[in-house]
Amino acid sequence: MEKVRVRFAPSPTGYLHVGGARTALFNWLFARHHGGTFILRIEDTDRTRSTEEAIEQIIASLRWLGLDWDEFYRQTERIHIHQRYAEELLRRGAAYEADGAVWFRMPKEGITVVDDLIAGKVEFPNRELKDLVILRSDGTPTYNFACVVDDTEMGITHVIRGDEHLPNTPKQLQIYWALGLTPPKFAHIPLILGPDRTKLSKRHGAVSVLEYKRKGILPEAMVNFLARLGWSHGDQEIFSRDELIQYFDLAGVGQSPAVFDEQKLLWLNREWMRRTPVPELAGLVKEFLVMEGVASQEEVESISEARFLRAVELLRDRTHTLVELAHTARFLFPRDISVPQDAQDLLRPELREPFLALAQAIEGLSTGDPAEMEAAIRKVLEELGLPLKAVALPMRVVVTGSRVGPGLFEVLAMAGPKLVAERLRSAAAKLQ
RNA sequence: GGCCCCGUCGUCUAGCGGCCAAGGAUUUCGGGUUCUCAACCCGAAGACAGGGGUUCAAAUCCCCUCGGGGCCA
Repeated sequence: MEKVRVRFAPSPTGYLHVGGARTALFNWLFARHHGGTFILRIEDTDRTRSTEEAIEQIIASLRWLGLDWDEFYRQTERIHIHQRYAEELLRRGAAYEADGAVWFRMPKEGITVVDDLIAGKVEFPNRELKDLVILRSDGTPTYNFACVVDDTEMGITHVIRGDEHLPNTPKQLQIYWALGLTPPKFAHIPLILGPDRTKLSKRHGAVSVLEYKRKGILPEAMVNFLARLGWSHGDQEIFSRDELIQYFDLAGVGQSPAVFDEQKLLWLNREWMRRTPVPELAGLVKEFLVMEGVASQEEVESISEARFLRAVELLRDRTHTLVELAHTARFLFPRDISVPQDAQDLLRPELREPFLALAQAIEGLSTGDPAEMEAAIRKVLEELGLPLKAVALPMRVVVTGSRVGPGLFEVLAMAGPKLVAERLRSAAAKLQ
């Protein structure tokens, strides 16, 4: 096969949404799989709707997803090239001028066949094709025309884009042919739908890629999820970036639209949180702790690294996003811990004495070691003649503010002897 | 309205004429385990839109209907 060259060509009219991100991903994977070139082309000829801010957002989104490009273009910088091609069409008699604009003449009969790599051969009756403005009266090119010119000039071999462009394809083919050019191969990928089965859009909730970043989704999870929307490789669900590059091909892309299911994204995100090296994950959690206002920058910086790593390692199994993880780590910091409604019944008056005894024993501990914590607690319980079960959940609740979490001794060790003793005393004081 | 695309469990999908009385994942619900939750293990529920063909044989091929969607107006 000739050297693959593909492009992602967003219009900078807003944030990058997940549908666009998946198109970018498929192009990128195709390029990387075949050792080809991935081009980012900003289609900003519609100057009234394009903004610099949107361009920055798109770039930030692609960077976050880890989709790097080999070449970068802006359509507005290429207008003289579009105009040159329009002149060529005029010269060939394939276009004409009217009302100050340049029009492309479409055939009125016959059919145009699009031989699509995914949809197969699709026939369009030419009577449906209407003459097309290719240059507006102000000299700027229109979408279908600029697209053909740029794809040609950039040597694009495969146009991989959303299904909504399929009806544009016969028009573009006519332009290629009128110019005496060989068109690239086309691959139209099925759309991503919202839960109501219409094209995914803002009214379906979070659709911006950066919004998912803010929600604490890992780029690995997002990439994995997006890849599986419309593409599959047997029964495999979890794919690393390298595996995707290795396995991705157009043959694995399906023809039917896919509903964006956030629940599966969350499941994948937890899977990827578990697969991410703890130190790396911990670094991200620290950012979210501050962003979410769970702890201050100073508190985050001063926490014991070993204890924090251990906390992240254990806490990550119980949450689906970095935001959730950050919130469940709240008890690691010197903050008031309130007992949730569903745990009030655990705090019985007879716990007062045991709590005080435990506080005293734990207070004397030097480190945050789970085994040491366990030994101290069991000793006290033995003296009091109480089973662990009698105090386990209540202790957990007053120390962490939740009845769920990792092993009790682990959790207490994470909080450290000082905070545990303080919280036990404070709870005991309220038990009358 | 015209043209085009799509139609397997709620959702993502495997399946490309026989290996399918349809497999995996997720979700939901049970059970085991645990101080609790999660994880893990076991189990349950859950789909070939409908109707005609073609064929010895169809989820897989063809046609129609129905449903959904996209583009253009």
